[in-house]
Amino acid sequence: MAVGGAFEKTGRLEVRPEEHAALVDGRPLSLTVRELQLLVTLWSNPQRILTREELHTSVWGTPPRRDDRSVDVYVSRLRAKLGAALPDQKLIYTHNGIGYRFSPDG
Amino acid sequence: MAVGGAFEKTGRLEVRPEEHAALVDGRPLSLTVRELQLLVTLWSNPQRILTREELHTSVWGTPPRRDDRSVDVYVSRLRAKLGAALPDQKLIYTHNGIGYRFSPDG
DNA sequence: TGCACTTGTGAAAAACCTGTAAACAACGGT
DNA sequence: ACCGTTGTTTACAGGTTTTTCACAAGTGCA
Repeated sequence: MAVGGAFEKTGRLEVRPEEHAALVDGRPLSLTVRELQLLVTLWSNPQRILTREELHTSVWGTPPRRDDRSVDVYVSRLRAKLGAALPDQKLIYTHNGIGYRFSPDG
Repeated sequence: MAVGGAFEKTGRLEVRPEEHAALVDGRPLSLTVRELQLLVTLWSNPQRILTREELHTSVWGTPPRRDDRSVDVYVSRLRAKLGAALPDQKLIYTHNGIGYRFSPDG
């Protein structure tokens, strides 16, 4: 496969759940456990809208309590770190009233 | 099965209630929760005339109050978004004095 | 055609939801 | 005990959706 050419636009983010790691261009992001769990959950379900319930259950192990905002707070932190490493890529999309979706493309 | 030919005219709209999504040609429409609920209700009952009462009850959970126009307002918004994505297809038909009907074909 | 009634739709107001900083708590290491 | 780090909760600004309203446009019938 061609490598030299213009510039790679994909594959910049690698997620390795077994290694508890997420890399951008080969350099590890420093994510906390929760941030990584959240990223892994989203990344494992690309293009799919995940509800807050699903996300909370996957990351915290239990469904969220009423008015729990932790998913939002962690999405915000994750976006900040991903955004710092990949300034020009939008990866996590909000679906108002439902939850979030991870999409490497649009 | 033939694939190349002229152009597909059907199957352009997909509705996936479990995934909180509606797609046209594979691309997600950005519908609000109410808009999606309304579309799902109509789409689940193709060719059938649904009264405002039925639609309101299905989407809002309660029958409409006297002079409630919310069903009409949301039908209008839904038509606008569907029309933008599928300019040449009429999907939602009005039945004066009764309600609306969803028909992928005529 | 004229009238009464119904529907379509833009826009304002109200309600609701999300983004994010900051306060606070818990914990491990020194 | 103090410090740095992570996790949890709260508060508030800003954004989006829902609701409501008003009027234009359409429909059907005498």
